[in-house]
Order: sequence, then C-alpha cells, then structure tokens
Amino acid sequence: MARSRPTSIDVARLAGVSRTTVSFVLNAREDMAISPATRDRVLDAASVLGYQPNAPASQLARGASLTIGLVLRQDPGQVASDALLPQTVQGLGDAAREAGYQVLVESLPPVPGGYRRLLQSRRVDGLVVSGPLADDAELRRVLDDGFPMVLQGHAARLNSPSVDVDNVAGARAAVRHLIDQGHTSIAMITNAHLTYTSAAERLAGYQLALTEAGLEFDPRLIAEGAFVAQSGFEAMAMLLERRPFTAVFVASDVLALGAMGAIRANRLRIPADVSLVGFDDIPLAAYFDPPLTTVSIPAYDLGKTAGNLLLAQIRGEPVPQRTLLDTDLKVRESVGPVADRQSPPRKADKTASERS
Amino acid sequence: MARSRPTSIDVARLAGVSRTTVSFVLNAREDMAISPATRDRVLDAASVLGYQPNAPASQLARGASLTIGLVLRQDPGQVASDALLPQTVQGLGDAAREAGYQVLVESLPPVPGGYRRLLQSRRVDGLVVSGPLADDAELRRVLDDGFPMVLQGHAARLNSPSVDVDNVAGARAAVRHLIDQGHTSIAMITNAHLTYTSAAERLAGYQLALTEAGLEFDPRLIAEGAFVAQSGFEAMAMLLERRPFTAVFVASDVLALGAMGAIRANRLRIPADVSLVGFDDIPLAAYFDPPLTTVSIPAYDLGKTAGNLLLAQIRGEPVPQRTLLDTDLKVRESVGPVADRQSPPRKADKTASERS
DNA sequence: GCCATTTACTGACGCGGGTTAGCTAAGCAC
DNA sequence: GTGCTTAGCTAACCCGCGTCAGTAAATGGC
Repeated sequence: MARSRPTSIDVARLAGVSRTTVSFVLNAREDMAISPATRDRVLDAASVLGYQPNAPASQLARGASLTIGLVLRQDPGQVASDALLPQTVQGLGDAAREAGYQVLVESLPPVPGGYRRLLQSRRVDGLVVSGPLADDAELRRVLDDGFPMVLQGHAARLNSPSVDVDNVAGARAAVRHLIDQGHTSIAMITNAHLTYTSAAERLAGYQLALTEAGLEFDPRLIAEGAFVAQSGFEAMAMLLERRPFTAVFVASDVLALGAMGAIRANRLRIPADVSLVGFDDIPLAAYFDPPLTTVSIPAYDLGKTAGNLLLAQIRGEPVPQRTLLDTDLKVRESVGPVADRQSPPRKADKTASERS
Repeated sequence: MARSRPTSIDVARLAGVSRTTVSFVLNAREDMAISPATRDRVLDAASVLGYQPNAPASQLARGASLTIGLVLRQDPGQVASDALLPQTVQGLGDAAREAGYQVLVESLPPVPGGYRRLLQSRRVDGLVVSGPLADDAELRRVLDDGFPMVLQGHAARLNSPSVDVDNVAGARAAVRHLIDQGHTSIAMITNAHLTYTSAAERLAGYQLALTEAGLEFDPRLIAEGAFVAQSGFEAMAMLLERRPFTAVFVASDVLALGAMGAIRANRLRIPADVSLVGFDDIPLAAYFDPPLTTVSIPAYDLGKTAGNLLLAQIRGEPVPQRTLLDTDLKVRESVGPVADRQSPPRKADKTASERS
C-alpha cells in the first residue's frame, strides 16, 4: 500500500507550524531564527511521519539537482574490459555522497544532443566525462556554454579542467626500471590507438626514458594494442616475429596478460627470456604468472578527484585546468636482468638462466 | 554565458500558441487533436530555441522521475574486483535508455534509510538491488511498501522479483564436466561465504552433480573463498595441505586465478596434476595459463533483464517472481583426464602426463 | 437552416518545496 | 509610556511543466 507520501504540509500541520518553518528547520537555515522548541517539534513530526522531501520539487525550486552525471564515452567493449572502472565509479560516488550529491550514469549516449539533454534538462548540475574524444564537437559546444564539467582522461584540444594519471611519468618509470635492469632493447605495446591521449602519453614516457638513457628509439619496436587482451596477444606475436628485444613495456595490464600468452606460445620464459612491465595494476595483476611488475594507478582517487573538482566548479570555485595523479611502480616478478647480451629472444628455446 | 534556458513559455510565444499546446505536441499526445501545421510550428520553435524541458519540473508534475536506481550492496572491495560489473551496468543502462529512463547509481548507502530516502524522495521510480543481503530488514520494509524493485542475486527470504543466473545448473555442469573426464575426487572453493545465495547455490550444484554421479560428498573438500584472488590462493593452499583430489571447482574466475597460483607454488601442473573449472567467464579467463575452462554467465543480459523487469513492474505489469538466466560451460584447457587413479596430488613433483 | 458533434486549441490549477517580505509580540533604552 | 529593535514565525509568490475542463469554430446530419 504505497499510499501517498507525506508532504511538508503534513509535517507542518502535525507540528503546529507553517510550511515555511518546516522548510527552514529541515534545511537548517542559520540565518532564520527558530526557537529550539519549535525546531524539535518539527523534527519530531517529520520523523513520526517518515517524511522525505520530494526531490523533484526541491530541485525545481532550488534550480539545482544535486546530481552529477558520469558520461562513459568508451564503447561497450572497452567498458567491459576496463577492470578499474568500478573503482573509479566508486570514488566518484563517494565524492558525490560526501557533498550530498548523487551520480547519474549515462553510458555513451549515441544520440546527438546527449550532453545537452542531460545538462540543459537540469537533470544534472555538472558532468564528468570519461574517455572523451579529442574531436568531440558537441562536447566543445557544451563547454563553451560554460557548464561545469571535468574530463577524465585528458583531451588535449578541449578547454576544460581534466583529471588523469601522469601517464608520461608512469611509463617513464616503467621503462627506466627495465633499463636499470640492463635492458637496452625494449619493445612497447600501446594500450590503444594513439588518438587516445593516454596511449600517446605512455608512448611519450617510453621515448623519454629511452632518450634519457641514451638509447635509440626504434619505431619497429612499437606495436599497437587496443583495450582487450586479444590485441595484446596479437601485438606481442607480431613483435616476436619482427626483431629482437629483451623486454617489453605493455601499456595496459589486460593487454599484458594477452602478451604473456603470446610469449609462452613462443616457448619463451618470463622474465628469463623476456621481461615485462605492465600499466594499471588491475587487481588480478599480482596473480599473473609470474606476478606482473606494473605501474599502479590510483583508480579510486581518480574518480574521487574528478568528483571533487566538479563539485568545486559547481560551487563556483576556481579549479586547476589540469590535475595529474601520481603513479607508483609496483615491482613484482615479471622483470629480470638481461640474460645474454648478444642473443635476444628468438623463437629460441635456449636457456638464459644465468642469474647474477 | 549560460543565460537562463528557454522554457515552454518561450516556445509557445514563438510558435504563437499556448503553453498547453506546446506540451501536447512535445509529449506527442495522440488523444489530443493537433493540426499538422501547428505541430510543425511548435517543433520548429522548440528547435530554434534549443529548448529542453526542465526535468525536475516535469518529474514533479508527472509524479514520476523516469529514473531507476541501482543500489550496489556489495562492499567496496568486492565491487573493485567484480570484473563483470561494468557489463551488468551497461545492460541495465541500455534497458533504461530504450524506455527513456536513466540510471542513478548508489553504491551501498551506509546510512540507515538509504533505500527509503531514494524511493520516497521520488528521485527514482524503482530500484535494482545488486547483491542484497538476505537479512536486510530495511529492504524488507521497503518491499512491503510495494515499491517496484528487482533483486539481482536472489535473496531467498525476500519476497520480490529477482534475476540471477542459474547458479545451480551452472555449477552442476562444471562439476559434471570434471566427472566426465574421470575425476572422482573433486574439491571446491566457494566464491563467497555461504550466506550469499550465489555461493550456496553453486555449492548446491556441486553437490547435485556429485550425487547424480553416485559420488560421495566430503565436506573436507570444501574451502571457503571470498571475492578476491588472494582468498582463492589461500583456500587452495589449504586444500592442497588437507587431502588428495584431482580436480577443483572454483566458483569464481577471480579466485581461480589465485588458486592457480597456489597450485603452481606447490609445483603442480594444470591440468596434468589438478584440473580446474571456474565460474563467471571474466574477459581475462581465456588468457589465464592455461586458459580457464569456466561457466560463462551473461553479465550484460543480467543487467538488461533486471532493467526490463523493473520497468515492467513500474508500468504495473505482472512480472515473474524469479528469473533465471542460462549459463554456458566454456571448455578451454584447464581440465584434463585423470592422470593417475591412486596418487592424487601431494606436494609432489611426480610427473603425471600420461595423456590418453 | 438548425442542432449535435467533432476538431483545435486554451485558461487555470496543481505538483511540493524554497524563499522574500512582512507581520506580531516581546525586550529594551530612555 | 513611547519608540525601536529583535526574535520568531507566516502568507504568498515562484520554479516549469502536465493536465483537465472548457470554449470557439468547423463539420455533419436531416
């Protein structure tokens, strides 16, 4: 029997005051003088009736929805294999909740006008856009309209506050770790096509580390992967065909697992024959065989920071244009010292287990 | 310049009609006679002004929010390692979008009154509750109030429509597959504590398969895991200590990966020394070493079905009390025939590779 | 040619809560 | 006692849209 819910009128009646007073009490308006006695009467009445303010009504009156939108711009396949997404969503949810906000999730509105609809309909007070495409014309227009928005995953050409991990520094640390172990011929598998800024940045970090170590960049050592494990497998298979190297930086743990499969298929061992560093530190990475050395990204904080920045923006506070979160290299067991300087892995079944 | 958005009054004025007419046109009310000419004028005016109806206002007037809530009742750790969650969310989102609804995600409102707040505030028209606890008193109360709600993951004692995969049948198929390969001593690692219905059901399926094959159920062959890979590792380590068996049914792929680590740590091989079947078919399962034979669950459909059932309920249509989705055994390479009848695995380094 | 429909449209109210201007009574200085 | 402030509360309007009852003109039957 979902009979009609009590309204503030019912509360007012029961407490013997006016609706206005009820509103003042429930919104704890300091600037309005309310005697403690009345306050308690109202509170009691509300609790007796199990009163809950009607959200749409209050949104309408306030002109704010106390809701933030999360737009997932990735395609379904990517979302499915994004092992860190739940953590990010949770971070965003926590940030929102702490501020009395809620989160509306919109996965890739395929309809034109998707953003506009959401914002102009006043359903949400701001948007976190995950995985924006750099050339999203509509997004640009919405931005120009001055709507509060935070991009997660930097889209270089869009003029909006963004949050991301420091992909360059992370990749650089990963590759430097390999170099520190004596590797000089290091391949890389990208996490996505290079139009994705995260992919481009991780590649840049890779190049930076090479340059710093005085190593030459060889484009033939780069293979492009894309989101799913299979692409890691294929990229690795290709690299193994192509030319010698002793280590690989795979810019995504998911792809790294695929790559490990390809390495095994070639009867090579990790890290004896080829060392491997991943990126992301998904929960399962520590249980790969061998446990994957990888660049850990603070997925939860990413969501939480995005949320906090957006909320600050909604409150009208100034926010930094670009926020980068630190990564952390998790050293596990997929990297070893270079085994044999002159004979890098080849279909080989040679033993390379001369440990230092 | 986010100047104030146009309202239906502006549209009406521009089209030279009343606001009522605008409303009729935009809501495409068949029962109201509108001449094509006026209709077009209104539509044009709306598009010229870039008019978007104010959602809170319309929600208030309609008494419906066109929003469904997704409540994640799992704790944060579980959510983080739930590799299938994104797919489920996407299914739900698609179901909602197709009906013109949106999805509000609330992750485990720790505050008492969480459900009530959401529903009675009219922010959402119904709820999908994922991972409900069987003894959730508040949930029961909300249910009794007659709010539209769908449980995902059956909570036996709650009287509400629910959607789930057929855990019993899935587990039974997994274990039967092992039996078909000649295994008679089969251990099991649960995916969670048995208060979780999914865990209890998968255990029931395991027992059913044993019974059907005339095998005896040995409680000492059961170890309890819980959500994360580490618990799979530990459970497996314990089982390997305890007593002999030739195969294990691990009721979660994530735990299975942990279990595989424990098996390797004992210098045993998969499937030569111990066969393994998982549950869930997470995207990475096919890339485990060896590729994991597992029970595939339709994560996307789970979300979509839950959404559709909820929407049907909101529309007042009758919905089945319990909906079970089929699982599908994906045979890969982690199961082999029994190697050696009398010497089941023990710390051993014995070779057991007499393939048939 | 007159009444009964039907077609096309509008006026006005209501959804429920936020908020401003204002009202009353009490307190206080003198 | 008078004038002035302040505390404590309320009436009334507004947010933007949905919708019903109703009006005026066009149509149809005979």
